[in-house]
Amino acid sequence: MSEAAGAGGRAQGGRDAEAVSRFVESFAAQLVEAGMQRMAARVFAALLSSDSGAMTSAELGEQLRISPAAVSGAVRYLSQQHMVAREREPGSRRERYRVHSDQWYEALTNRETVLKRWEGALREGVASLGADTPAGSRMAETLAFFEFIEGEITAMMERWRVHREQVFGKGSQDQPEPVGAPRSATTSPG
Amino acid sequence: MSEAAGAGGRAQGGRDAEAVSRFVESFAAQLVEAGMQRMAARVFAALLSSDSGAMTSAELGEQLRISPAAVSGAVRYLSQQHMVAREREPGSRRERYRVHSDQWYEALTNRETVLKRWEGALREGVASLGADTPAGSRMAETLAFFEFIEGEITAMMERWRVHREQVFGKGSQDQPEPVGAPRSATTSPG
DNA sequence: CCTTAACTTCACAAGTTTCTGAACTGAGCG
DNA sequence: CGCTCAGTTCAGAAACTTGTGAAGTTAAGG
Repeated sequence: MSEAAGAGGRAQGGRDAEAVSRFVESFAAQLVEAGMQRMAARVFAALLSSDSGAMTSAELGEQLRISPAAVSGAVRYLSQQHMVAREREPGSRRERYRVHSDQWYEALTNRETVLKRWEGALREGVASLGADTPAGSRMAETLAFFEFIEGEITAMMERWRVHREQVFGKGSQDQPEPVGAPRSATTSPG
Repeated sequence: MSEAAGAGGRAQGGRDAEAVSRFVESFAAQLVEAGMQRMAARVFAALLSSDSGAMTSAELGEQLRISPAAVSGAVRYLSQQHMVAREREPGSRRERYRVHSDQWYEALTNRETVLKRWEGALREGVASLGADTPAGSRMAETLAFFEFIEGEITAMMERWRVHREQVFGKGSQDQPEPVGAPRSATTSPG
């Protein structure tokens, strides 16, 4: 095991398939625990651990050993959540799913949608129980908390962008993968 | 609806049971959507909407129409998450479950635990794929993002405490319910 | 010391979610 | 103009989660 934790993996594409799989499954498991659908979590983790940051449906299905239907469902969920973008390669029927590094940070913190709904429910609660009641005032405070958080998140993301640029020194570009370069061992066109 | 949105409920305890129930169910529904267990969400919402901020197992079971077993499970979950505190009234076998206003804000943002686990998984990923690979560097950036967020959350909660004190003008005390006052219509001791 | 009552735990049943196979739709290519 | 292949949708089977009933455990009170 002197290679790189690889007991034989390292396809010619340059990566240890076994190590990738280990990461994918363990990271996906954490995401699942946090409430994400299992297949969506696995697909997302796979994309995150791919060198180019993008994979086709077929590649995903093959790597994760799941049916095209499962890929389809997972991808639909992820793009609804704005965690992946779909691209169509011109001149090919295949579609690629990509993690836009930037985009998905935002998506992750855009649990704002969730916050908004909580706020709505709380507002109703305050209104119907009366702001003068102890329970009403507690809920009003909770509501204020969420409103506060919401504003904070926006500012926080702004600070992150600055911080990232300082540390990683990059703007909003992804890995600009050289088009046409063999990316995977299974590049078998036709 | 000149009272307080009360269309007839208002038990002698002072609250409109119907309005409370409406809030409990709708707020719980939002929490469930965000990933919380159904019963835990309902119990938490019930506590949040109670005037004293505390209820016994029996009260919870009665209001929510669920079995003692369900209450037990929900309460176990909530106290593991530090979202409620358990108190034992001296001289009674009954236990009370309370939302410490302060405490549960912290708990909610202490998804830090979750963050920590994500970070762990990412660190392994970076290590096994190699920080020099494109995928490794993407994961390293993601890791940095989480670490950044973690620090931010701490600071944010600090600002919230200040903000709350300014707006609501209170420290860390809860509703200091007068002990012995009739809290509910169903105060039937014995 | 024994009784009683509150809470917990366990096994089972019900309900829900979820993944697969198969048929369908639509776009590129001959 | 039609063929072919990539992706989607739908229905059903399987697996998992979750709430209930009943027995068990601990602690208050006579």
